[in-house]
Amino acid sequence: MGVSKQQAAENRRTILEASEKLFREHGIDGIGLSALMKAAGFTQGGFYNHFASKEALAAEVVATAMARANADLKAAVAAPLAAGQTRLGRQVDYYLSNTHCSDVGQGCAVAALSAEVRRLGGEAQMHFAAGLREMIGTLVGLVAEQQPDLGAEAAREHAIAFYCEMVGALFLARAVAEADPNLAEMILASGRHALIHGKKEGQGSALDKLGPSRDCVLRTTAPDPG
Amino acid sequence: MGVSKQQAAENRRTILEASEKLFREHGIDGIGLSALMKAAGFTQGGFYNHFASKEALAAEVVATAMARANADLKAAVAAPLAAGQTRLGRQVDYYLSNTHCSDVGQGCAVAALSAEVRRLGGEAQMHFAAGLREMIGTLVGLVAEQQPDLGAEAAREHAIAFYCEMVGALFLARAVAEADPNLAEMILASGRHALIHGKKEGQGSALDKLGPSRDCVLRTTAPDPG
DNA sequence: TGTACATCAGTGAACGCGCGTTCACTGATGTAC
DNA sequence: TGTACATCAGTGAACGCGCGTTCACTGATGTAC
Repeated sequence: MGVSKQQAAENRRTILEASEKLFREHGIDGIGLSALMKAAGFTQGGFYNHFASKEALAAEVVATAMARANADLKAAVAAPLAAGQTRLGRQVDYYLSNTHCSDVGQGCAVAALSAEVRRLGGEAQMHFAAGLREMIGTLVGLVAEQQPDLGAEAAREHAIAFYCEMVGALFLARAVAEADPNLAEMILASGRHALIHGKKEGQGSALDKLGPSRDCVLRTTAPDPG
Repeated sequence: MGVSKQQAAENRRTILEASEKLFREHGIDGIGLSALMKAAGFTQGGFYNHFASKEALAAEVVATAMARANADLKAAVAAPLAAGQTRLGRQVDYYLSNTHCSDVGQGCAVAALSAEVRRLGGEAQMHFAAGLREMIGTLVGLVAEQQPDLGAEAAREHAIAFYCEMVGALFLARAVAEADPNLAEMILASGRHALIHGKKEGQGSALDKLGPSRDCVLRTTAPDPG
């Protein structure tokens, strides 16, 4: 229809954003190009003016999602702390919140895309791995800041374990959120409790002021199907 | 072709097993019924003699996979301990091993299927949630056995956090295993170290005898694409 | 126990459908003169 | 600055293909008598 270069670039960005959201929600195999283009406000045929293939789109989605995730994390880390907060504690509180759990379309790119990445091409996998390294690097900085007595290697291990715990809890909570919301909530609460109050004793009492995790009883049977 | 009832039941089991493996590897959307039946040694048309739909198959795959995972876990837990082992420590060692990391087709059903489950129907989701509850229950028992001073609620939280850490580490390691094996190895090692040597100080020194995690240096850039 | 027949797990072709991709075409943008 | 033309992001129909599912058919199994 005749469109300026600036408009075309903007449209491209629109397609990327719509694709990221739908890839997160439905999986990459779970959504078609026609639906992606429609969600972005275009017709199917125009796709190949912007991307060489669906796989190329997926790779670029992974790259931009990881880049933004890293930028967001750095911005969040830089924000001023409220009284009694630590940077890691605040991060846990956000990451293992119900809000974050129920919004796969936005939120952590690692949790949303790590399942997809394994089946994508090398380019996507490398963008993902590089993004994850960067994210871990930022967390290492936080751990080192909070526990200055730790050696570099120990800080790295702490940061990675910390992140795995968050991702794992979010992932499992999301997997059962629909069928068993009580279990989901219990997983989130256990993660918050373990990461904030728990294991890293050296972190001190400041984190304790974030409040106890909610009381959750482990039911031994699943809720009624109905 | 005329087949005994016993043979038919066996064939059904074969289809289930082949489907589980291929669902784990390619995702449920990533593999077609034709390929599933072929892998099981049959032609496409016979599928509907055994299952009402692909979704019904998926639900049954989730149910049987979780059931077996729980049976396997209980069997592993019951096995006699070698000198210096703890039950939880042995479990970590297996779970965060390179062997387990590189074999998505077998191994932990939770790590392999949790990403799929969110997009499946309610039946599959409930089987998954119930299976996960059972698994957590077993782990609560191990935690309580190892740290008898812990209250019931604290044991539950420890067990859940413990499991999330294992799943998260396995998941992320698998996501980067191909593009960045060093990072994958580092994630596994950090998980092993954190879960065995780390946070739960009360566990004592027996676990320390499982050996140090491998030395891994966090590279700040991704390896060369070539 | 033998015979006649119903059952039903298997085959393989076919169904409609949506997929990823290609294509001819449109017309405003952007450029050359 | 004005005119002529190339560019290229957009449209929408079409391509072949594999998907999930259906179907008519086969023939050994299992049952009724």
